[in-house]
Amino acid sequence: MSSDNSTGLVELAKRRGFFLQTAGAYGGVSGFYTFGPEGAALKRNIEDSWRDRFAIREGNMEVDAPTVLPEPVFEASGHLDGFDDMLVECPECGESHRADHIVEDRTDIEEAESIPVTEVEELVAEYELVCPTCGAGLAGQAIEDFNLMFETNIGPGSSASGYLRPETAQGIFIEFPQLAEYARNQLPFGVTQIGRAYRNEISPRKSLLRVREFTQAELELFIDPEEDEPALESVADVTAPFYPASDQTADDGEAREMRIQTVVDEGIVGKPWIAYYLGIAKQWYDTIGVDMDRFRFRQHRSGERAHYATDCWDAEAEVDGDWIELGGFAYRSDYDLSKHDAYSDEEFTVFRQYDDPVTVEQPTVDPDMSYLGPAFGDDAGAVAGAIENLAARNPGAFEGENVSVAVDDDSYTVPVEKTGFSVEEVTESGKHVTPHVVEPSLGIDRALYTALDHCYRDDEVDGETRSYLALPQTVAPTTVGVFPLMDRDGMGEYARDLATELREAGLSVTYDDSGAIGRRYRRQDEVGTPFCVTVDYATLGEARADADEAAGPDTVTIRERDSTAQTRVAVEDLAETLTALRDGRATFDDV
RNA sequence: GCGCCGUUGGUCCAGUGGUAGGACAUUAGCUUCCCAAGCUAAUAGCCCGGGUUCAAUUCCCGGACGGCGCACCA
Repeated sequence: MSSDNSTGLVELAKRRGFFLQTAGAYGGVSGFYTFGPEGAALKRNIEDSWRDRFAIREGNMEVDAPTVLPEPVFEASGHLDGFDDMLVECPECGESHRADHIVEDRTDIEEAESIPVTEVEELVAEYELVCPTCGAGLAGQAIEDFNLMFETNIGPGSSASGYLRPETAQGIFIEFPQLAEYARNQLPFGVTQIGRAYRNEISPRKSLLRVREFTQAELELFIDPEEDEPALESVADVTAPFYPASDQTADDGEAREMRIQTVVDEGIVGKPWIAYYLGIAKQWYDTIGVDMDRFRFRQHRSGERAHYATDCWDAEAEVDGDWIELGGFAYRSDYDLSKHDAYSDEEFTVFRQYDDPVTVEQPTVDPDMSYLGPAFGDDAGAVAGAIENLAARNPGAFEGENVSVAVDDDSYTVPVEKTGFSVEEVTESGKHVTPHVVEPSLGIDRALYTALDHCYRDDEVDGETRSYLALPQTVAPTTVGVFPLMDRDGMGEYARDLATELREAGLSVTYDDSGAIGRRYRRQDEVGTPFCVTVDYATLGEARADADEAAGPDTVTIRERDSTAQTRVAVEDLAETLTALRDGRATFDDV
């Protein structure tokens, strides 16, 4: 049924230059696609549209980080462990299973994911674990360690390992200290990036929807969780279908159309910042051609959330009868910045000044090491540390003559006068804050594919079927087709000059003088060109018996793609008219 | 990765143990004054490797790629 549509779309994509499988001349390679001329233009327009909405209009800044990053970055981010799958294949039935999951299910061991492969193999043998599908013993089966990241070496030799980034986000997080400086250490601020990311998928499928190299558009918004609130008013009345986790487990659960303000007020979306960007994203997907009747926001159920996310919503679209993920909206809290703060040499915080400095009493100690050393020998350093901790934790303990601290299993008693304990008044002008991260992360390729799928139409014109792409004029690869009615009597020259003129006015124009006019219209319909301009005899000022009354010299027809309706405009107004149509400042009916 | 099925001009298909045919598209010409018309001609193909055979696009084995199912999707 709907797979016919996807077959037709893939065929159209290849035939008309939207996208094709990479390296077909060499047998092809799974999971990689090359965008052809139409596809590259469409993709660029979608990216520009995203940039305009999520970066420029929101006042966020855009960066461009490398696709290769050194190994320590991914140790900190958790991708080296978390992105690792341990696959074990059953010798009897051939099914593959996650070995770490089997271990977790059948033993008391948790987080088997972080156990080295060789040890997991030993555990499988030790507990005599069996295949969940057929019950055959798995002992002795090799466990394949599969990391979804592409590994590479940086520089000669293999001294420095690097990985192709599995998401663009880390490229932003690791530069946070400098980016915060650019933002003058003022929260909130947002950093966007559009770029390629790579995942060595086990099984790429479904054309552009699951690939090994793809383009992400991400925004990392850094906020003070205690202070910053989104300007919800601007999207409060936007409505979208919401599909909360609780409804997904119900038998008759389905998405419900609700206002952004409502989902915030009722706590359906827990974080107002997430709700704010859901509202913006909904509007944006609409403008690039995603059908809002086949669109929803679905909340992740607790089991499917990523390692960093505390609340996560996906934008989903229905394509070929399946709901696919278009993007994720995650509240990442301070997970990423805290990790990089801990793993790197830099501080990943901003200093927030109080309106009025506060004075606090702060207990301090200055242990007398000339006493502790002789008294406790090798343990003296640990004892000093314990005293310091105690002072911070429980200053009251220093009120007597002696304090006792525990180091390992031993207890040590120290005279208070040797600890250098005192309570000082300290004036704090502010505090270091680790910002929380709000992350709208969108897949450009999936958005593009969905827009194509949702805009692919068939209808009938004068008894002939035609197929066309009802792409919004802002993202269509080409805005205007310019044709001479026939390439004779000077119409070709006039039309070519007109095409040049329109290009100079900043429009994306294609010129075509081959074959019959109807064929040329259909060609442009198929690649989604919203407007076609035709130069005819009336344009040249030649009176014709059947000329329509509006026709005059230096006028041309403009034909609209979806309705195939035509109207006549003066050539001198043409560039402005078309620009207005493209930018949505005018509709075809206004012309 | 596993299982089933498949792979023939740019696209969609037919077909054969003796290297292939159609439709659409493309190009050139004729025709045509607004929606894939017609006529003429041209361009262009058996996924890759090995085996069997006098001969393989066809049969067998392996691979690549694709579709579906399973698994996976941080």
